Amino acid sequence: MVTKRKPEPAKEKRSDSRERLEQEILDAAKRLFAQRGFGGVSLDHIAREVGTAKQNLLYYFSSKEALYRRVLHGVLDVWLSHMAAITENADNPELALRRYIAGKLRFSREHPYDSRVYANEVISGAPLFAQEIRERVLPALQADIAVFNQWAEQGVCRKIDAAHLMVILWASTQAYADSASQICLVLGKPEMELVDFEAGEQLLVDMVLRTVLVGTADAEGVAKGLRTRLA
Amino acid sequence: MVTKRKPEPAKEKRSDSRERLEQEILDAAKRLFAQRGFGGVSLDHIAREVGTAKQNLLYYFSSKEALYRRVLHGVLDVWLSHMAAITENADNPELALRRYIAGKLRFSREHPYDSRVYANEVISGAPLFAQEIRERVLPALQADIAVFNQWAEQGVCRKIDAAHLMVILWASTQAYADSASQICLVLGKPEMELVDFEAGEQLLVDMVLRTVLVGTADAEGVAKGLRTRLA
DNA sequence: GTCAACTCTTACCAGTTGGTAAATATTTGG
DNA sequence: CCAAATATTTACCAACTGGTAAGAGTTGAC
Repeated sequence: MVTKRKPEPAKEKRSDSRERLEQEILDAAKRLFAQRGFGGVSLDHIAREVGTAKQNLLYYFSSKEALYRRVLHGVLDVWLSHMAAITENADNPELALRRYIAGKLRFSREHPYDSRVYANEVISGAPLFAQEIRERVLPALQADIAVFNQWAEQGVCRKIDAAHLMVILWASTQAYADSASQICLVLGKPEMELVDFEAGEQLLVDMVLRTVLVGTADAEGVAKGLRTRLA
Repeated sequence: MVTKRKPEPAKEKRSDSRERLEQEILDAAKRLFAQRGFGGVSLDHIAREVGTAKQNLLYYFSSKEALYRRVLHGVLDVWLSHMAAITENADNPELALRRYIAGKLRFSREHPYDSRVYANEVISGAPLFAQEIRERVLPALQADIAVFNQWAEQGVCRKIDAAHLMVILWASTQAYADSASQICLVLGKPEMELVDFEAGEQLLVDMVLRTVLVGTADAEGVAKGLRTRLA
């Protein structure tokens, strides 16, 4: 009769309904954490969103912090899956950069809540997630930076500060999710549309390629609009 | 004997001590709101930081929301004062952009908490401050965008999408405050230093000038490092 | 069916939340 | 010095916080 407090271990025979509700909780929690941050959301708030009782959340997740960690973990999963473009196309700088920027902007468009949860965590100094960022995000990032330096050595791209380029790339692409409310004000429309993401992508790609690609010929090629070869 | 609930109206004879404590409260509140967002901070928390009681905060500020609004208002004041560079140097695009980027990065370096409070508000959709952003930030921004379009018409700069350029500029410069914790991880140091801001500035200026300035001659000039003429 | 495991609800709990009311202490102007 | 204005503290409050304990309902395998 000792009620098991942690249902997670029984990984092999989870019922579908459990998985479904668990996912519903995670989704609702993600939306709310994205908007108000960890401290600004109560379990009761999340539970009502899902249509159950707060105590039931604590049956699925052992604590508020555990729930938040699961949300963050899922966010990182999705996010990292959009981040491989550079190392995957290490033989073609232009294609790699185009795909990278496109991928990150697609993430911002398709997963705005994920982006905001991550942004909230970073703004507050990543108190709960510095470890995981160090273990999962940093290696991916450093791999990208290594590719840049390799390009520079091979002479196929200019010797730019790859770390700061990544900062600018991240910040710009994330802004299309995190600062959506403000971008809407600037663009004078109630919601962003695909065309706005595309305009941002075009400009950002233009800026990056002009800066990174070596030689005037390439840079001018970019400027004159060889923008049709991207998959 | 009717105790006045709102002490603010008596603007002409506020004692110094009052003003000092009021400012201390605002500063502490700013730091905490920056880190944890509106919902993540309690009045008690702020009060303890200042060394007084929660009830005394409510003597100075009529409610938590009123305090938060005052903080946000102050943030906008400081921020807008760093944003005039483009319209002030409308006759010299390169100088204008250099100064603008330098100014925004200086703001990020000198006022990281202000930046984060603003970022938190924007991420959560600016529920309390959309109005003020519309009235104070937007005009400044649109003035900058107008200057860009004017440059393009005069042929002194390329016809870029000025609104999206501003998004990228904002996002990149703000990141040096808001995402400091992550940038530190990337750079492998516990805190950012002046030299890191300068490296970011150099790259961002490089990218923007390459993209915005018209003609190969100018762009190459930038690339070859005419970076010494900035005040 | 039945029995056990799983899911959900009811009933709590102590501590905290933003906020009010009133008494008290402190400063200030005359 | 005294009274009025200003500043701070003490004493509350109802609502809500994250979390626990235990019972009740539901399900699936045999």
